[in-house]
Amino acid sequence: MPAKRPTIQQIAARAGVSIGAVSYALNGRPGVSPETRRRIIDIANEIGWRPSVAARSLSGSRAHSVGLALARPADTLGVEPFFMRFIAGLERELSTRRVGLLLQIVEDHRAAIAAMRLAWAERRVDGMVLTDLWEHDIRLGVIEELQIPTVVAGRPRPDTGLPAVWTDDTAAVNSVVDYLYALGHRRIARVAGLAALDHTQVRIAAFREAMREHGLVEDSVVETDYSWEEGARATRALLSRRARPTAVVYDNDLMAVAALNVAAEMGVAVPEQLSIVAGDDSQLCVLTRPALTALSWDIQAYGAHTAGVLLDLIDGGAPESFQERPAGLVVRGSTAAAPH
Amino acid sequence: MPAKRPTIQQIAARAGVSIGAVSYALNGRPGVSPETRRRIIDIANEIGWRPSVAARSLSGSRAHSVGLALARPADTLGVEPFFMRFIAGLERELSTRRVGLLLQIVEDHRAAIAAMRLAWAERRVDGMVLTDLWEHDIRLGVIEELQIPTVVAGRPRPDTGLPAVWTDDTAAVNSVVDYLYALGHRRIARVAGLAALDHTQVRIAAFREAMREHGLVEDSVVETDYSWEEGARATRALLSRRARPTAVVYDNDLMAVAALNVAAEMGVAVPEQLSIVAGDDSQLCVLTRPALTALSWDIQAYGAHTAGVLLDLIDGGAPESFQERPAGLVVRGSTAAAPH
DNA sequence: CTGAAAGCGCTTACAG
DNA sequence: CTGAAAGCGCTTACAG
Repeated sequence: MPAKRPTIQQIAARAGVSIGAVSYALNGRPGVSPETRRRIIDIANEIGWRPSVAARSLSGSRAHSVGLALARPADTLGVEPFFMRFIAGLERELSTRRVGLLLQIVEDHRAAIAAMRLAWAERRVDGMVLTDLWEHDIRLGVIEELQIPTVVAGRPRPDTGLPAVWTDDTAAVNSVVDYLYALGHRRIARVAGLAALDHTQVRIAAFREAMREHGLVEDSVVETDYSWEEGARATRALLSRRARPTAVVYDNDLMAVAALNVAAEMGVAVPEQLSIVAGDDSQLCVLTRPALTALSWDIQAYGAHTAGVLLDLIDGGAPESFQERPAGLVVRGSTAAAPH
Repeated sequence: MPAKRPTIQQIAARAGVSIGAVSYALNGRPGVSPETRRRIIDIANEIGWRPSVAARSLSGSRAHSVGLALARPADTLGVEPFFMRFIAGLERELSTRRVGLLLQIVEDHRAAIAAMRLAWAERRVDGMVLTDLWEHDIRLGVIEELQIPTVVAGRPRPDTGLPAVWTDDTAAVNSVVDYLYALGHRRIARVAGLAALDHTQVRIAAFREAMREHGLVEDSVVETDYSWEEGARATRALLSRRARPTAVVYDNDLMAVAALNVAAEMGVAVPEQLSIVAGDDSQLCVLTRPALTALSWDIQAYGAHTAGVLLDLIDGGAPESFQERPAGLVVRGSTAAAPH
């Protein structure tokens, strides 16, 4: 039995004005004298009034919420520290602007589309955050069809006209390759994430290009699904080669941790015989021995900026993308000079 | 510019009936003939109509959403796999019942209270999920004051009258101690979570009792904040004792992983000289060498049941708690017979 | 500067 | 079985 919550009716009655006046006063719009406004605001505060989102939504045609549909198996999400940090960042910005976050966790893109369609049809959300874009992403068609204000968390997609918040993966990849090269590494491998993802391809391309620039062979890119298991498998394959790599760069933290174990299991010393670089610099990186050298960037800020861009778009602004500072290398114990 | 979304007005017009009739037909209530109902439903499906939550909320005084305010620093949340699995479970049940999840990530209980108050005052939610209850928990006062339908994810609190979804920690703790005892361990320590939490105290009490029953000294309980750092510190202290424990039981996975590193750093072999048991059996447990023996339980089901209990409560049912199956021990490489 | 009124999209007694 | 109408709590032109 919900307690009775105060309404503008009550405020109007107590202030001796119409509800229209109350609405104007509370929304800081012209049409009421300073004194009346003051009095109305005081009453509202006194009785603890807050506008009903339902009523505001109905009259203002804004839901005052945005949606995030995460399409990954829940068990994987659990150990992948990226998402909680990203969500916390989103939340930080949304809550300061009084917008709610509707979180949906689904299995795949088909389910994500169903969830988006429903949330939109029910007018639960004013816009959407899209993460982990695929090169050929079926969600984009629905966004376009329904004209849902949407921000891409990831590289801009000129084909869509959607604003994006992203970081310069190419610069980050370059800095890693440069560093490893400087340490004397010549056989450098890359264990990449999901091949279908936009940024996976960008990073792979950047890696190949960086290798070429250093005059190195770049035949050692393995694609995975980001899971611990595939990270381990890829590492095992790489370390089984006749001319095995002396350094491997991973696309997330989880796989880098897996790599550490595989190296131990195969008797390959880290960092003496093998250098390992992790992807996201979560707490996972300091929880291993040796601790993992990683590409570090501010994922919470990434989330906050993503929310900001989306809210600006919803508020009618022109789509404006935002570029984060590139990730920087944090060197720990898992990288060292190449063995000779 | 949101696309125009269909309303019952349009359906009524096309069906040649009143909007009242449409509402009755669509909600499966009596008052319309089978044929009319059929026709109305067909039209609704055809034009892809979905009820506006705002309109339903306003007339029905239901928000069709529930809230979860997580009060932990975001960085810790990130590496703690528990929450994503729990949230995924919540979501699974909520979405089948057409209820949204409003997620709020806050720093502490004060902020959680502010977030709850606001969400409730704005009528964004019909109820709340409360996790990580403290023995003396200031959130309970607000729940009581505002009469917010609430489910406790954790042990029931008879002092509140709130329904709870929980698992028998005592049984789980007993099974661990019994097992370690059977392996010959006599000095067993416990690295517990936050002292302020309800279940921390319950587990500590259960641990002490189990030790006493085996005639063992139980002077080795250390309280922490669940973080990697405090887990490492506690382990270091325990392993520095003259008569150091041969087995340590941790209240989550993160600290158990930290323990593994501390053991390595101090030259204590796991499991030969030290057995380690982790708390939640997340993927973290299989990502270490040796893999961690852990208390395993279905956190997604826990989340789903929690949502179910809350929705039943919101639907006007009497508060009904639900007890999960106790956690079972999954034995991996981090436990072995005690050294002699 | 202020009041009275329509409207957002539903639900739900209340007459017929 | 069905229609007409009030109401949920706001916002916003429109008159005064």
